[in-house]
Amino acid sequence: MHEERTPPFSSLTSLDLESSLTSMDWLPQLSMRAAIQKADKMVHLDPGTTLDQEEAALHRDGKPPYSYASLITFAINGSPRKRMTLSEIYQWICDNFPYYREAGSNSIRHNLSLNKCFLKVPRSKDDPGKGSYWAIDTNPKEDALPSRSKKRPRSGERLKTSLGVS
DNA sequence: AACTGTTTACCGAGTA
DNA sequence: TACTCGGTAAACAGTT
Repeated sequence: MHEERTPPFSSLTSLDLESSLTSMDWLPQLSMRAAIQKADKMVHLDPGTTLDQEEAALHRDGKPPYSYASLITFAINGSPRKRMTLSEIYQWICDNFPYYREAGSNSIRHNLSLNKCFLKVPRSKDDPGKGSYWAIDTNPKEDALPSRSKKRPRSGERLKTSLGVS
């Protein structure tokens, strides 16, 4: 059971923002926002990055400017235990970015297993259910090269099969 | 059977 | 222009 449907935004960034809104302290927040937007360009996204409501609201409709890796990171970091199942992640993304409702969880699954920065955390026996938890790798290995270092050579295998050549 | 996880393949946009 | 990167589809095996 999904006993703990985590609230979409348990991140404390907006609280921090409120309490530090004394003078021009909000300026760094803006650059932080820019940093988030640039996160996709970075080699690895800051593992502690969260998404705040304002930011999400800006992209409620239309395609958000985040990669799936960022979205997944936001979701996981927003959860109290810093881990989520696939379906929870998918749910979180759909809740916050309706754009992705149509997309299904295919790309999310793909990203989780492709991206080295996501760690699969097995369930304990007390906590049976479908799928493992996923967490952010806080200690990425240096030799964790991108799995797709080179373009694979093309081959017509799939075409053959889909054409049903006999 | 439905869901989850891994992998391969292909495409388009951006870039060196 | 070749390459990288993110996104998408799908085949397939394992799990519940």
